[in-house]
Amino acid sequence: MDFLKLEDQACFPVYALSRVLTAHYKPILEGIDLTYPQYLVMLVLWEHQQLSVKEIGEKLLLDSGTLTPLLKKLESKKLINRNRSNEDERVVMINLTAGGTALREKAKAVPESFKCSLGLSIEEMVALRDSIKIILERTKQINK
Amino acid sequence: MDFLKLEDQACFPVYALSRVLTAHYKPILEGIDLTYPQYLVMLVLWEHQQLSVKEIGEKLLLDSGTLTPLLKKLESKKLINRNRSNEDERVVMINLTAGGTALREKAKAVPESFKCSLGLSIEEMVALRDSIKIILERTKQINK
DNA sequence: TAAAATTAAATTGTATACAATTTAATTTTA
DNA sequence: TAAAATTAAATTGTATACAATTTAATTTTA
Repeated sequence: MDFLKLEDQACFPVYALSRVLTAHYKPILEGIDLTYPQYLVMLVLWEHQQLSVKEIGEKLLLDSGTLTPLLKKLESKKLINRNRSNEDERVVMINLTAGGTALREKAKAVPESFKCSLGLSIEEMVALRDSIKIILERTKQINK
Repeated sequence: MDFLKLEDQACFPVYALSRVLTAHYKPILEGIDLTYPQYLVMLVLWEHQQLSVKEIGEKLLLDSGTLTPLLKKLESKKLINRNRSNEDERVVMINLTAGGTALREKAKAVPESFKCSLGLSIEEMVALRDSIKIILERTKQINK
């Protein structure tokens, strides 16, 4: 096998699929005025209410260089608040505003719309998700 | 299942894995002074010698907004030439320079280095690649 | 065949990503 | 406990991505 052929690359399909999936999210997320990375931040906040920038970064594998401007954007949309922690002034805590919490109701339709847009069955998506998650966990470990 | 949990998202693991894999490529590709998207362009050119911007875009699922600056960068590194086609002046043909062709020899070590960096077996990588490629083909179709 | 439509790149503007550095705060250690 | 090391965000700079628009060339159609 010639590993310098695009056809045989393992990384390219992942890279391309990531962009294809994000493109499928785009028109759906426009309905709630979020980009895909912004949606991911909202997802983890809907789950946890309050998280530091670092904790969000750990969950999404993003650093402050990416998150700081993104969080400022969510703040300007009045979906979150950013406050320095009193216990540790280095830490910036992110909280949902009432509007941010309320957005969850609208967002509930997103996964179903996404599924329809993609045209994959639930079973296929779950299979994809689980196989990728195994690889992701493995490669995250190695990276440390 | 609550599809608004990060844990249950299908797209996030793909998005995260794509970035993890690209991060693994980074130190390896620095040895030949290429970014990952630049490496992909070189891969398709090593396979095809000459392609239009549009053809490269079709293979990599990238548009001219992404490719034009990237190709200008590869041109400034003297790896490729960009020339308007004589038959159709709208088309810009991309050719490898001697240096671009020669780089392939150095790049031959990249896939093996990548495999080692990742710590996955060939079998695991092939399985990942093939399962993702199936999904990618399906979702590309739907998008049209 | 001339106007309309289409096509290929390039450009413009916005939004990530991320390495490297900086800043300020906190923790560790000699 | 004061200096050194570490940590969390923010900042700076570079490199994608991609939608929307523009420009120039080509093709289609009335």
